[in-house]
Amino acid sequence: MDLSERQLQILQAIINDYVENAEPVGSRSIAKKYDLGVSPATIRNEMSDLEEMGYLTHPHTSAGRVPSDKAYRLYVNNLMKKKNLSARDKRLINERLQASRDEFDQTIRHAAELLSEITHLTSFALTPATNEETISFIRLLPVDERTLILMIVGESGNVTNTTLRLKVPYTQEMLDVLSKNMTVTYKGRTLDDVLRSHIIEDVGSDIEAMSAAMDALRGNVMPSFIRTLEDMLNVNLYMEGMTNIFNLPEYSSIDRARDFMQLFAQKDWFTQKMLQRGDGVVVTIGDENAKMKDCTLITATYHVDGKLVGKIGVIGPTRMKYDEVTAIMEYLTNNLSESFRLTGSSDSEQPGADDGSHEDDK
Amino acid sequence: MDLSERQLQILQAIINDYVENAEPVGSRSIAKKYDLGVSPATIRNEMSDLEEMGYLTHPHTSAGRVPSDKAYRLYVNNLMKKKNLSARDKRLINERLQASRDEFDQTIRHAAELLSEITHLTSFALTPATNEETISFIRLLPVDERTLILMIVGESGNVTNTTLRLKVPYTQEMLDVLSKNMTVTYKGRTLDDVLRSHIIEDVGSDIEAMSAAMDALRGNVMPSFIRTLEDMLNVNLYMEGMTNIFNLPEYSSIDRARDFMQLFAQKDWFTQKMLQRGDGVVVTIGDENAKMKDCTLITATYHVDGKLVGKIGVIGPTRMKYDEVTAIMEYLTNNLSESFRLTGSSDSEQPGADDGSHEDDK
DNA sequence: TGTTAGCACTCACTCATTAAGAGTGCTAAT
DNA sequence: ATTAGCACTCTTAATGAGTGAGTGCTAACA
Repeated sequence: MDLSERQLQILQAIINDYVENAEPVGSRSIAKKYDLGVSPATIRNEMSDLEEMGYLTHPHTSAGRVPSDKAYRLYVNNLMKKKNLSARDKRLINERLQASRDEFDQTIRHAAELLSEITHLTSFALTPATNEETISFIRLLPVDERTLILMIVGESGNVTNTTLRLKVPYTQEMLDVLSKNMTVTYKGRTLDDVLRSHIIEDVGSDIEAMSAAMDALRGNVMPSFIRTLEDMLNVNLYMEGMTNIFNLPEYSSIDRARDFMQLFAQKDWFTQKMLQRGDGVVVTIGDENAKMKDCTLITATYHVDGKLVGKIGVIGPTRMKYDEVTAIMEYLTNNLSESFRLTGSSDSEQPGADDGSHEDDK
Repeated sequence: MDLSERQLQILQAIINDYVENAEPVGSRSIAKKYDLGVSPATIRNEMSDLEEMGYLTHPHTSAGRVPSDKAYRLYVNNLMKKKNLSARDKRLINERLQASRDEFDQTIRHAAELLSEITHLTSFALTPATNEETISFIRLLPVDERTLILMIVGESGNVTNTTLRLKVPYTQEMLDVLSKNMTVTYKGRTLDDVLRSHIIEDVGSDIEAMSAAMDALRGNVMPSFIRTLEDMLNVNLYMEGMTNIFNLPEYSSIDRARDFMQLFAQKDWFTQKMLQRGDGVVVTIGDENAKMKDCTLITATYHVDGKLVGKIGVIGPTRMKYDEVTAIMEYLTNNLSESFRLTGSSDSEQPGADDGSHEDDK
């Protein structure tokens, strides 16, 4: 049961209006603002049909219509036109993202900040999942007689370290041997793989001719090694612009605001949810989000070295400017991926720097 | 103009009652609940005097009295009795804090989490300020032909690193020389000191006989070195239990809640404010906090290796259980400091493990 | 002189009533 | 098929009475 051209126009108009004003929209105001060449009465009839089909709802009998999740879904899939970023937003992204390109977590956090600033919504960013990261080398560095630093370096420049205090003394030579030994054993394997295999069999026992002292050192180091690997797998979540939602009428009731805020108190749960989402720009609307029933979630992925994948996203009410937000996120993630192509390089060309070609500043 | 014994009793009673119920307290209910041996009329007279002296306020003529900031101040300074932690809270702290003692930031964050859980308020924790941290050694590690890792290690086991990509190739030997050279130059100096001196004079130019290649390498590394030092100085702020305030009647209006939340959106500002506060348990009430006029802020300090100083704190309405919260924070920070005496050791005795001696579980 | 009982008065809060306004849904005319 | 007209519904804001908690004052009391 397809929608007629006119019905689509009306639906589009209602969505536009509602996204703008956050108030149920009536037939008369549609007729006035959008020049559809029909009277309010006709529009009323169409609206009634649209409601029957589930695209609109009625807060109460004598109120205007409000788009349903289904309507937004239709809009996003079929009606929405690709929007060009305003020159201002492009400039903002280009400038602000460039500034902090060498510190990884910093950059991600900045990106989230920027995103919430531009969209006026709550945003978040996840550092890349490193399951697939492979180990490059392992190093043990002396600090004092009993303290040393364990350092694990991944192929993509990821570095994690722990300071550990031993119960047994060690020599520089012992550290060198163990470092080399561990590097030989684990080099080229993914973190996931190493962790899994370590649980099953006590890897590394293939090393022959180990002195008692070395054995003791090894016994001291291995638990830390495992813990550090686990630490390396951890993904960081940054949230920005939470208070933005206080400006939106849908969160003017304290209960709604509380519910919203509490979603993010469970950072771990939220992180898991986000990691499960698909690649590219993904939009889930209202009911499509198990919890968060009256939110829309838009996520997008960025790449590091074309391999590791991180996520960035915004959360807001289902009433949002889908065209703008998706456009921003696409641009932003492209930009991020480009920045992370060569970690730490600082003189590559800025991607998508086609400023001034199209312009539609608000 | 001192307060009479009876006035103090009445003030104390009003504070107790108000802290409990968050509602203006009237003369009659005081007379009934607290056995002061005087009639409501007498209490009314005293209350009137207390109001004149600025210890109480009137929301409106026909309402009960509410303690003023001045009253809370008096209470904290003179009236409040040291409270013993409930056995339950002690156990909670001992157990939960022990679990994650080797990862620094983790532990701090856990402590904040715990604090907000026990107090039902919003809490935060700052990692230690490292201005006074001294450099132990600097290491440069090769990753591939053009990529290397710069690692700075502080005396207290603090480690920070960056991955940097060079424009010039290098050899292992060059790295060794430069590492050693930098270590010799900076070892034993504080981060602050190094950063300051580096701005004034280009340190390290005293090194003679440097080849052109070494010079280039050095030129590539130094900016990262400075940036990494700055990074090392950065203090991390963790906030927990923000949504707890939604359960408090003082934040039942959306505006109050918004204002509260927005305080923490400016993380940098907040961090600065907190760093400026004194050592030990510090309580600032209402107006004493420039912004945050109707909050009370309680902070306490913990130590790392008896030297570096970090902060932990709670924020809530001026109406709070000062005795309990300060007791908890004292216990918690002692515990933390003890945990951090030997970073990374995992078999020291648990401090303050005198469970069961006093008990007043709620 | 300090304490207390009594009482008038104030003010917030609740609840019901009313009126206004926006918008629908139906019907009949075009 | 479209539209004008109109009754009907429901929300929202404003008004006002009634209620109750609590004060402040005064006069009596020990």
